[in-house]
Amino acid sequence: MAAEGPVGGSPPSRSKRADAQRNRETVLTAAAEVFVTSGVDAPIRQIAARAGVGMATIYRHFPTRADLVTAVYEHQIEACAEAGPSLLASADSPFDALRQWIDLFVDFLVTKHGLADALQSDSDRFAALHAYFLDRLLPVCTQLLDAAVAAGDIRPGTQPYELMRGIGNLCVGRDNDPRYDPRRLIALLLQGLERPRTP
Amino acid sequence: MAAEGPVGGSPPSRSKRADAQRNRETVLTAAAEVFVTSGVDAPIRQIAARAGVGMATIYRHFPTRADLVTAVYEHQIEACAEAGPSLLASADSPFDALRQWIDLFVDFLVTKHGLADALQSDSDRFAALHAYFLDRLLPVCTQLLDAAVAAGDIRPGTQPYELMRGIGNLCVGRDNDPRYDPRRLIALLLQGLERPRTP
DNA sequence: TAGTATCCGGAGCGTCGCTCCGTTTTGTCA
DNA sequence: TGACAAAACGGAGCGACGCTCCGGATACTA
Repeated sequence: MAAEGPVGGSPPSRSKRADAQRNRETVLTAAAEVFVTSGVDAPIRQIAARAGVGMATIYRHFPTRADLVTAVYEHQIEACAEAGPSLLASADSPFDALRQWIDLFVDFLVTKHGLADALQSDSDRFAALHAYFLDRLLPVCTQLLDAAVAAGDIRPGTQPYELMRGIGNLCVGRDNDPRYDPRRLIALLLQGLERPRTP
Repeated sequence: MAAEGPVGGSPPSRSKRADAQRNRETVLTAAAEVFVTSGVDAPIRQIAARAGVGMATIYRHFPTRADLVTAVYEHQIEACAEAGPSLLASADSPFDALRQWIDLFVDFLVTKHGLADALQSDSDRFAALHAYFLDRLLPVCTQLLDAAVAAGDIRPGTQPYELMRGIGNLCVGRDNDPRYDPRRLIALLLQGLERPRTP
C-alpha cells in the first residue's frame, strides 16, 4: 500500500555504494544497542560514537529520529501486524484473539525503553513513528475488533484508534515499577468491553 | 501531614524581604500564562522574560521545575483533593462518587497542556511533581475506592496507585484529537471495575 | 544614614539537535 | 591500471536550552 521502505528511511537495496549500505547496517545495530540502555531518546552523538560514524551519516540515512526508530523496530512491528490474522484463526474466539494480540503489542511496547512515551509524545518529533504504527497496526486491530463485535463477544461502538492509543498510553512511563503493571489495567479495560453474558 | 509548602518551594510567608515575595508572585503568574500556551515544558528563559526577571530568580524560588509546576497548580490540586470526601457524602453511591472524582481529576489533567505527560515522564525531572500528586491525591482515591468496594459496587483487588497512574496515563499525549477522548476509555475501565449485578 | 544580609541579573559552561562543506571513498570507463 | 566524477563521509559550527556563579543592586535595621 505505502512505499516499500518504512516512513522515510532510504530503501535498503536501492542504495548504490557498498559503504553506504554497510554504514546503514552499522548504524542500525548501534542504535538498537543504545536504545536498550538509554531509550529511544538517546543522543544522536552517542549512537554515532558507538557506530564509529559521523552524525551526518545517521541523518543522511535516517533524516528523522522517527525513521531511525522505525527502522530498528521494523521487524517486530511487522511480526505484530502479521500475528493478527493468524491469531484470529487459531484462538478460541475473536475476543480471545484480540486479547492475545494486545498482549503481544503490550509486550513489545514495555520491553522497549521509552517507546510508548515516544509514540504518544505531544511534540511531533515522533509524528512519523506514530503514523507508521497506525498505518501498520490499526487495520489489524480494526479487523480483530470487528470480528469480536460480529461474534457478539464485545459491545460495539469502540473505535480501534482510540483503543490502540489507550493501550499505548497505559504503557507509558517509568519501567519496572512493581506497583504499576499496565497489563492489569488493560485486562480491566477489556473486561469493560466485554458484552454482558445475557443475549 | 507533610511540610507546609508543596514539594520544595519556599514557604510563601517566611520570606523576609518584600521584593522576594513580589517576585515570587510575578514568576508564578508568568509561569501560569506561559504554561497555557507552551505547556509545562516551556523554557525557563521564556518564563523569566515574561516575568521580567532573571533566570536565577526563578531557580532560587523554585529549585526544580517540578516545584514551579506544583506551585502553579497547587490550588487546583488541593481543590481536587478536597472534593473527594464531599463527593462521597453527596453522591448517590460510593462508586458514583469515585466516578465524579475521576471526572474532576481528568478535567484538571486534560486542560493543562502536557501536565499528564510530565506526571508520567520517564525522566525524573518531574519526580517531585509525581510525588506531590501522590501524596495529596492517592489517599483520596484510596478512600473512594475502599468505600466503593465496601459498598459492593466494585470488585476488590484494584490498587489505588495503579488506578491513578492508569488514569493519568490515559490523559497523556496530543490534545484536541477528536479521535481520542480519554474519558471514553476511562468509562470503559470503570465498567470493567464494576461488580456484576449478581450478589 | 550607614551597614549588612539578602536578593537579583545575566554572562557563561556543558549538552544536544541539526546543518554545511571540505575531504575521502567508490564505482566506472578508457 | 589509472584517472575522474559522483556519492558518501565526518566533524566543526550554530542556535537553543538547563543550570550555576558571582559582582552588583536592594531592602531591612539600628
